[in-house]
Formats: sequence, structure tokens, C-alpha cells
Amino acid sequence: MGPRASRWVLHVDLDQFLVAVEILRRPELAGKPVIVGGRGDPTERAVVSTASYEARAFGVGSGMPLRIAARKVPDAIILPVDREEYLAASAHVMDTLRGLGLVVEVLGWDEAFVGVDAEEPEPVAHRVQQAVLGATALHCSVGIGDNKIRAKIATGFGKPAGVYRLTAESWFEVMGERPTIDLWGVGAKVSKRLAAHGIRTVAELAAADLDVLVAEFGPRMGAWYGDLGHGRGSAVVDDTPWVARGHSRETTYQRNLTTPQEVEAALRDLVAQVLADVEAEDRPVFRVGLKVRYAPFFTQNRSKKLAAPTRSLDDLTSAVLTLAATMEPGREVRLLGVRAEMVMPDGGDPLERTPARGRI
DNA sequence: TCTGGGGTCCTAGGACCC
DNA sequence: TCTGGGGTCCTAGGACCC
Repeated sequence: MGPRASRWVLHVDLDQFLVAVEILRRPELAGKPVIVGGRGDPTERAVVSTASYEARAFGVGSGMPLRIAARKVPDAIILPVDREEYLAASAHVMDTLRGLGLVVEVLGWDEAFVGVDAEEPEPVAHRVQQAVLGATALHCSVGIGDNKIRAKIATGFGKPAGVYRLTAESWFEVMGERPTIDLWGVGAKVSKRLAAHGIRTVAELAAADLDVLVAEFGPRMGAWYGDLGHGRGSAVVDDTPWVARGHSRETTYQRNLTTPQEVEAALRDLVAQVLADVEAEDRPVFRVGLKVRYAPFFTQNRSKKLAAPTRSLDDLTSAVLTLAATMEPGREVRLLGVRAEMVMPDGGDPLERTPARGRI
């Protein structure tokens, strides 16, 4: 197996995944405004992970503070995030796809690329939907593309439970007049920076001078955004199991931390949690990171390469406390995060990035 | 309105070396 | 005394995704 170029790429995306899994357990929730987020308590600091289509009709979406969501939909049923349950459902879906004899590249809990070499991809897409529905009772949408970028963007036009094809031929007709932020990998910041150069639509991005993009975003990202305007991208689907670069834990405190003692205790706790994830991987840590969000909303990151890779709790704790010594004294802290990056399993240099793997 | 938690990759710039 | 150009390594931080 491993990476292979495909004639067609399918992007399989489960519809309202977290909510759909909850409905499997509690069928009476079907058709109701359901929101999954945090610990299910809208008075806490937390955000919406997934909202049902009924809740979305009230303007609720992923990433919205739970408190605001609850205000918009007073009748909402708000449920806590249950990672274990979603992981199990996700594994069932991915196994079903592999069971069809297809190459499957897992992108997240609820989505995957699938390589298809058939002349006509639509029958395969429908077969995928039927297989997933039959095995798991979950609905999915399928985007079809001549590469991964177009397949991924196509899915949005197929939701819910549909199939949509987007290729080089239809790219500009479908996407040309849309704002750049509709592209996968262009967010609020980049779309603003593009707009400052007069680039507002996908067609304008495609027509943009490469030198301008490179000067603004650097050689790699500049070229990447240029390609994105054309919908150009890789059609290689890679089913090599993903190896995590690292693990992290972060916590937003319901009450801000105010004393150095509170901060240190919280950090010791987070390091121990991260180490538990690291132990499961059987690989030592070569770099630790510290993320701090001060009140009201200002985030800083620190990182430090260790003198030698280690898995010792004492070593990792002292490294993190060293980083913490540079925190601003006397400021209230609302979030702390600890990250550990691990040596790759083959012993290869962990700083050697697989080119553009995460960005497809 | 008030902003989670888990990830990935890229860039700028300083330190240091030849 | 003031100074080049190139390279590597490292940290801080930015941006994006689900």
C-alpha cells in the first residue's frame, strides 16, 4: 500500500458527526436542536464542537462559545463531548471504507480521502455512502475531485448526504467568483492580507502575480496559495498510518489562575497527563512547549529543545518549569498548555518535516 | 459574543560558525 | 577597526484545520 496516485479522489465527510453519533444512542434526539460541546454545561467556558442542522438554523456553528449558542437556541439539548464514543464510531467508518478494497487516507475523526481508479466515480461514491450507512447508520457526503483540493471543496456542495463533482473543467465556473476564504487553507488572516493586494476572489488569486504572493507569504506558502487559486493539488492518496509528531494537553480554567503556586501545580498536572500519552507511543520526547493564555485574551508560546531525548517525568517537568519562568508575573492566566514532541519511530530527525503532508 | 482542545506546517530572526 | 556572505541550528510565533 502506501501513497498512490489516483484517477479520482473522493472526500468522504460524515454529516454532523458528533451529533449523529449521539442520536444513535438516543434516537429521540433526531430532528431536535442538539449541540455537542465542552462538558455540556453552557455556563462554563467552552465552545460548540458540533451542532445539529436544526440548531444551525438558529445561527449556531462550530467554535461558537457554548454560552452564546445556548442563548440563541433556548430549547437546545446540550451534550458533553464523548471522545471515546466518537473514536469508536470513526474507526468503524474507516474500517468500512477499507473493507470496500479502497485506499483510505484518514484526515480526522469524520473525514477521509479515498482513491478511485474507475472511469466513472459517481457509482463508487454512492456505494461508499450505502456501505457506511449500512454498517454504521451514519450518513456521509462525498466530494469527487481530480485532486484532493477539489474533492475536499466539492464536499461542501454535496451536504447533506449528497455527492458533488468538482474538476479542473468546472473549477472557475463553481469557485471563480467566491471569496478566497472559501478555499481550504485560507483563513481570516490570509484572506485579509490577500485583499490588501486587491485579491478578493478565487479567480483573482489564480491570476495573481506569483512574485507578489511569494513576497507576501514566503516561497512555500506563496506558491501554495497560487496553486490553490487554480484548485491545483496532489491526487496522491496515502494510506500509511499516521504517526503523531507530538502530544499536548491544555486546559482553560473556569477561574483564572492568579498565583505562581497555582500555575506550577497546574503545569505539573499537565506534564503528567502529556507523559501518559507519550508513554503509550514508546518514543522519547525531544522538545517541550508551553502555551499560555493570559486574561482577557492574549496567547504566548514557548518551546525548548531538550539536551537529550527523554521520557523522565522529572526532566520534562523541570524543562516546562524553566519555560514557565519566562511567563509574565502577576498576570492572570486563563489557559495553560503543555506540548511534547517526540522522536520519530524510525529514529529520523523529528525536525525533518514530511513536505506538506498535513496540508495535503 | 467571547472565544476549547488536539493537531499540523511555515516563517522570521537571532546566535553562532567559517 | 569595521566588516562580507553564506550556512546551520534554534526559538518564538503565526496560521490553519477538525
